[in-house]
Amino acid sequence: MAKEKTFISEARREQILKATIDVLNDIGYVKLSLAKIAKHAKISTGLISYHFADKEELIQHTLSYLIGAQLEFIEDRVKREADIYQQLLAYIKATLTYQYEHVENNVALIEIIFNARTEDNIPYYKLNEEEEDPLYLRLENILAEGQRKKIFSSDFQPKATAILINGAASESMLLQSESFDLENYQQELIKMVTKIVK
Amino acid sequence: MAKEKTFISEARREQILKATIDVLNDIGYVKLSLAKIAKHAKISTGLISYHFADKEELIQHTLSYLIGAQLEFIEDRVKREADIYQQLLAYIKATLTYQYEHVENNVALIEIIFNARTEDNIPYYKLNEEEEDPLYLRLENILAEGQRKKIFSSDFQPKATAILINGAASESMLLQSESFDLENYQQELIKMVTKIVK
DNA sequence: TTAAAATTTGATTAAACAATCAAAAATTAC
DNA sequence: GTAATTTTTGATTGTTTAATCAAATTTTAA
Repeated sequence: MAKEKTFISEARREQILKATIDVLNDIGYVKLSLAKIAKHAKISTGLISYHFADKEELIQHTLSYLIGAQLEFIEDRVKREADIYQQLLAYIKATLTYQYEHVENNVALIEIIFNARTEDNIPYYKLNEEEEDPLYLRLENILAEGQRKKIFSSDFQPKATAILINGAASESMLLQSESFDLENYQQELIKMVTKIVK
Repeated sequence: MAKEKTFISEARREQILKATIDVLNDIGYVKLSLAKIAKHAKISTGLISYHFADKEELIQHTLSYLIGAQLEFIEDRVKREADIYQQLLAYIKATLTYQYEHVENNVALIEIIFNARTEDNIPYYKLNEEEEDPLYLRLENILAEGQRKKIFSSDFQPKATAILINGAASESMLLQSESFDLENYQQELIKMVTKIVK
């Protein structure tokens, strides 16, 4: 059923998608409208409707793009490491670094996750993805493998620790200000996680 | 400048506020409207405008109420404990328990924090309250006092640890499903935090 | 009991919205 | 070069929105 898309169509779709991310950063999901996106992209409103079935589909594609970009960034850095403990550190560092280096992507991601809803009217933040979320699974696997190889202590549950690490990372993204020292927090977080897993 | 409010006025305002929380749970902030709140409360739309200057003020009051209720719940349970380590455990347990026992309040809180914006168009989730947020301060003080009294190790930063604990607690609230075992997570979280602070 | 004040209604207003569509413009294919 | 196809515009449609307001109702006070 996958429609063939022309080169122009793909380029336009990406342009609209990027404009959506920008507008989400500027005014947030609540005030987001096709008219505002069109104005930002300097195109007509009808053109968005031509390339995306509806607003829902546009948001859906933007969400997929944002999740994919974050996953790729983190996965790239984790797989460079052979040692399992280094993989854990790479995961933590990459998560924090991505949030810091791609603030616009992160803000857009938050705006969509906490606002957009599925067809059944369930908000994405309530959607219990923990079982499927590739990022969660990746972290859980690192922790479990570390235990299997006796590199990590057996005195923690990979799932609970994965929740803690991801929570501690997400929380810090909400605290970005001048007074917040990311470098220091990263060191401290690694110290704390090491106490848990070693 | 504090206007005297009559008994009727106070009761009506509370009714509207509670209806707002219900409607936020049902349809979320994005689709929230005065008409929907009025319908849910079985009153006319004009009555909401009579008791609240505008939608902004209604949301603002609902937010204050929700923050206050959570703070009171947690503070009540923490201050029952004399021992500082028990206070830390009480803080963690109370945070998780509140999220579980008052799901509607929590959902409404999330909906507002991640959607409503200040007059300067800054979303509340970006508002760096960490320095003022009474809950953050309470936790930080428990951790710092434990260090001062040599009950806790001196090998952690109260601020970083407070972020981790609050993050780990918030994250779990997003994962409430049948498969999520709150009791088990609470035990594990306490075990992990104990490794960090002891 | 009655008049003033407070409360409530529901219709109305003007603005913003997503989506549609006919017509124009640009691109592609032959 | 021209016809068919794809892309783009901008006006239009029918909703929904927050807020206002005159009129009706209820409560308060004396």
